[in-house]
Amino acid sequence: MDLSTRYAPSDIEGPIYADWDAKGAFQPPAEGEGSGKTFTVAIPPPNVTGVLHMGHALNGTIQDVVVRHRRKLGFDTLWIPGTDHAGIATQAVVEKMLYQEQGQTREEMGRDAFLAKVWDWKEKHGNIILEQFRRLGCSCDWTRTGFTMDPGLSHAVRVAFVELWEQGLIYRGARLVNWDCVLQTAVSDDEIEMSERKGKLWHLRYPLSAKPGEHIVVATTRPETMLGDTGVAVHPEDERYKHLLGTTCRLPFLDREIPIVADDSVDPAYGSGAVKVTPGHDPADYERGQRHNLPIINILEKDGKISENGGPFAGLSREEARKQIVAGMEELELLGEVEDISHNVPLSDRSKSPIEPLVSEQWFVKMEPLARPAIKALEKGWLQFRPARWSKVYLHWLENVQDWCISRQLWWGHQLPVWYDEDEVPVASVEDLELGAAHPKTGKPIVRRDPDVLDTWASSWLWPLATLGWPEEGAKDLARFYPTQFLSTAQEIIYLWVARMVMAGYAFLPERSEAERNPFATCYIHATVLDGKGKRMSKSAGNGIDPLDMIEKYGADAVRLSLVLLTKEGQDVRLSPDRFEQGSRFCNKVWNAARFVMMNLTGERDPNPATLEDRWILSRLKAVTAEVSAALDTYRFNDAANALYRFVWNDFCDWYVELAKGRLTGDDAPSAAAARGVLTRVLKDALGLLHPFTPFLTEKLWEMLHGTLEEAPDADLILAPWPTGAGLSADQAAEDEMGVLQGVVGAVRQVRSLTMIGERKRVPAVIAAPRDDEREALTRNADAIQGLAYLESMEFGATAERPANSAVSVYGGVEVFVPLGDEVDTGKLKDVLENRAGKVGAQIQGAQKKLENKNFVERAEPSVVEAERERLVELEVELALLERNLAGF
RNA sequence: GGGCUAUUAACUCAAUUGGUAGAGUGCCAUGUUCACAGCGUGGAAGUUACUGGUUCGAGUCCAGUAUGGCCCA
Repeated sequence: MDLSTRYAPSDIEGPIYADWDAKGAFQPPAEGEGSGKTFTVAIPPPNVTGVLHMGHALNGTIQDVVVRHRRKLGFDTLWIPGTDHAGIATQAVVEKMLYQEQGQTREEMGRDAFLAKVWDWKEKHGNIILEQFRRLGCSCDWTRTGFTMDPGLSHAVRVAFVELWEQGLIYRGARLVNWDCVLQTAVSDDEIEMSERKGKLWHLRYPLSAKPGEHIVVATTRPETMLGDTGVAVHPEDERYKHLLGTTCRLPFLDREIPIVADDSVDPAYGSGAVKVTPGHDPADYERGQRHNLPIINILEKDGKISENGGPFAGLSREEARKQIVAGMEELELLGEVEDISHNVPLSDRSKSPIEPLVSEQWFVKMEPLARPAIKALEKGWLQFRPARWSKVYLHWLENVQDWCISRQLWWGHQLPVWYDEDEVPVASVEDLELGAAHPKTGKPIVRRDPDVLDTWASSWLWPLATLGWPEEGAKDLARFYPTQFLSTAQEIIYLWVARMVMAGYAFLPERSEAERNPFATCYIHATVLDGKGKRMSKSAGNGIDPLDMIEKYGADAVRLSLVLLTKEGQDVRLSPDRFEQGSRFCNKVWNAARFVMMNLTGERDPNPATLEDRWILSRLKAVTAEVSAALDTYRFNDAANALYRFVWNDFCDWYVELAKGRLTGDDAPSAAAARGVLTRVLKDALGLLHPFTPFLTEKLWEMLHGTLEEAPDADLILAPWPTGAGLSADQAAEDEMGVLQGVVGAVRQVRSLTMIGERKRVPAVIAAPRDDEREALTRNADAIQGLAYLESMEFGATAERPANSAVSVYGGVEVFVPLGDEVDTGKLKDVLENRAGKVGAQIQGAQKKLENKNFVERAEPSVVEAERERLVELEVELALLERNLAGF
């Protein structure tokens, strides 16, 4: 067998993945050919502009673990991949590129030419992130790869829009929207991040109309918006201003007379207690303006420059206008105090530029009717969050849901299927309406189509529906694979995406039962990946770890396993690059354990256990199989991975393989055959259990193992049935007996290490084991113990005289003596035994105190009291042995 | 301002309904013909953030305090 002693993932991952893909292993069986039980997962489609970050890697791993497990369990398993066209992000990337490369803006190019460029860019760069998911080993059905601007999805978007339109849930309104002056589009509340900035609070003095020379002072962080002021508001109970209510003041520069009104929302303690009201450019002022019938004046152009409503400041940028206004006010002696403050500035997620609230004409969806069934789905348990606490976040949003602004002033996206006649009467249509054609309602000619596009989420909320064929009549995939079972995603898109998908399920599948409309049974919110200092990983902060670098260095399996081992359900994880060592080392350990097995398979194999360790490891295998299965069934990935890690490393490698070595090379042929049989069984099952976590490594070893066995496997491991533990039995007696063996071996090793006898010197041992079962265990396993402990001889009895010049270790009630020469230093051993005696003594005190407490004895469960009594006896025996032997040093 | 979450060994994290606080990394010592030095063996290391409460018994439940992180307004 020619096998490297090191696992080299980079050599094998590519070919194995290509092989799976070529064999169609990622696709569910055709209808009628599988088990009929489906398991479906729809990937959260990453942006086409995206590159894989650690959050993706974690989420991809989680989904792939689930999908591979369910596939091996025999479900007709489908994982739908795809990407999101990501309107704003993608348009911004391409615009920037075109401007840098050709010096052209999109306006100069025109809409059609620009969109052609975006499509070019998408074809060229849009699959990078999906390629990266392949590198990670994700077993998506690539034949069903979706894109939110595919013809099918585009059609679905139109049908959904028209459906809502006909239900009267879509309306147009002049509303204050969050305007991104750089990208020149409205963005939703959910696409804004607040950023703490240093700024100033300017106090401005507005002259009172009726009292020349007197002023009312307002405080603002955005003096340039004064050009749009249509009022001043004070708190109704504020004594300073009561006498001014109902009067007016004059707005400097524009000489506009504006009323002073009373409004509860004003905080008398902030600034001067009087606030300027700019209904056109501030959400709170918009509300105030509504309450007091103040006019709305828009002073900004779409690009953020001051409009003609700004009088002398028209045409200036926001920043320049601010400077000139402050300077002008100072000149007029109307500038008061200027305070330095820090305040929260709303920034656009995409362009990072300050958001300007402004009034504009937008399309909205009424959300309240859509939210109701989404709330019910959770309350009925059709939808469950993991961890469950996210339910609250979901519910809170839905119960306070705001109407959804769905229009965006972009070019890249789904253009609104809305046309207008010459009277500007709009109509929505699934089919394109020709210009000049008759408006279906008014009969007048259609003169234009709405130029806006839909919010990106207006397509991704249909993702699980449309990727399965909705709204096509009789869509087979939809019937077979919807609803899906599992959605894994990040907490920040519970509102943006998760809640809306549930709404869409209820809005667009009226023919189904309520439970069958809900798009996914479980919504798993995965951990947030933080850097080593507890900060969120992000590109802008530059603290990210590139998963591709880690895959390059350690292999995809190591990255996957490390991530799963590190992330407890929903608990954020701090990650540093060296964390991937753990997965990497484990993969190497598995590789070498498998190598060992394969190098020793020549000869008969007997699947039946012949020895204690055979029965023990098979019993452990049964237990770990059950544990891993139960954990994966309930999405406890970390528990499953940890159980496997311990089983493979601590049970199989450290004990079973070590014990098997002697038998494989010994002359007891039946024992050797049993060892080979058990090694094979354990390795096969372990590979199956590990496969969801480390698919490449296990598939490769599966193939190599069958090569060595000269057996053709029934299936590649990816499709081979999940290990069930069939034919294995739990064997408590074997586990107990193995405990004695491990304890005695450990005691000898301790003596050896602490007295510096050396690892390679055979020593005699004398053992006092008072209990019958312990002596029986020693009798039956003398060879094994002598082998592992490297003994030259072993004597034992119920009692034993401590040999002269011997070191001793105590395992429970068992004393293990190792006679030494005079020259050996027992100082360290003595320290360790004293340390141990101290700890045992403390535990005895604790136990005694407990048992002397009447309340404990009377009120605690009898079994608990009994266990405590037994424990005390054992501890006392151990302490007595320790003390007796310490006295002999 | 409201909500969620966390605080356990030097570091990163576990601990299934309340019942003996564990692992990986790192550290110290030691060992390489016999799967793996990416390894083995042994060892050291914790007042479970703090203050109270409930309980026979609290890392775990309750209240409060402190400090971080996230979300919402």
